[in-house]
Amino acid sequence: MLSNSSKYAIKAVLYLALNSSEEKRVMVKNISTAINVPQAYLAKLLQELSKERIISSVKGPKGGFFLSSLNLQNTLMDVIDVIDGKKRLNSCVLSLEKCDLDKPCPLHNIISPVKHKFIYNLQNKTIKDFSLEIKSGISFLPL
Amino acid sequence: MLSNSSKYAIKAVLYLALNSSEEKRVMVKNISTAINVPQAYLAKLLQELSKERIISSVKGPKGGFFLSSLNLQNTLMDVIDVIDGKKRLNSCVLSLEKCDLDKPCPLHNIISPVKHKFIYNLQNKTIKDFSLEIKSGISFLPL
DNA sequence: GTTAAAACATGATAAAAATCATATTTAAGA
DNA sequence: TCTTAAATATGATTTTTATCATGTTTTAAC
Ligand code: FES
Ligand code: FES
Repeated sequence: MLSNSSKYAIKAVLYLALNSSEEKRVMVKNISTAINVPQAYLAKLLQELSKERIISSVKGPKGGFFLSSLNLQNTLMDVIDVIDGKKRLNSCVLSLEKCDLDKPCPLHNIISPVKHKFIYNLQNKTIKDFSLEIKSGISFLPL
Repeated sequence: MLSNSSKYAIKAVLYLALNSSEEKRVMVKNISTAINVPQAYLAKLLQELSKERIISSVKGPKGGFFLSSLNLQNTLMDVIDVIDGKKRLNSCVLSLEKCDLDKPCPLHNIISPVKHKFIYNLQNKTIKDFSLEIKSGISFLPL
């Protein structure tokens, strides 16, 4: 469903949503210990996200990563798209060429409606939305 | 979500549900070309399923694999359990230790209800049920 | 300007998953 | 009984994914 990389990226982005701002940048080292993922690996992921403008960064001393208010309007699907590409989440559970209503695979009917709901939320809830849920205690950012 | 191996196994089992019987055994070679998966790889998977009595087999000439009427009462979850183990499908989308209602990860609320419905069907619809759907044209066995 | 702290870029290694290969056992049929 | 066709068992190889390592660039502070 989601690659390990995407999971890491999502955790990191949500961590930034809660703990960073234009003025308060946070560096990989701190993110990686906070969300418990290998630093060098995470660095690579964050760089990809930064290049695609999903997150923001500044180099040098006092530098680090952060989410601009614009970044907060992105969705987790944007994150996933950058890390995993578009096809992974949209492909058929049985890896058919195309998940197609005209010729659904045997599992299509029990997964498709359900999966669309998931995808819908991923591309309609903003990162800000998720961070608000965490702040209000509806969900929790994993250690 | 599902490993490649599970996908292959599911396709093979459903193929057997439609095309085999106690008297009409079918050999890996034929299954593998029909569902388009590497023969040697599939052989290994079928042997695991056979050992766990999810499918039936007889050795030697005129031998092959088939589904007994008892086998038809199994569910696809039984297949998945053998190939992927129990934990894979039940684990948290963000790979938390435990997918836990008390401390749900940020994605829990958008994936959990959805996933449970999927799992429910996997463990309550029999292989026979799926084969009937395919026979009646509701779904299609992938090439 | 020099230094140092950070991201950035690139490539090497390790681990896991998928795939392939080959020898052994079983049973049908001549 | 002998041959042959099938599953079974086991291990090797390849590919993908995850992880680690190291050098380069940018920028703040002195
Ligand atoms: S065709 Fe397989 S999930 Fe839609
Ligand atoms: S806690 Fe992550 S999916 Fe339930």
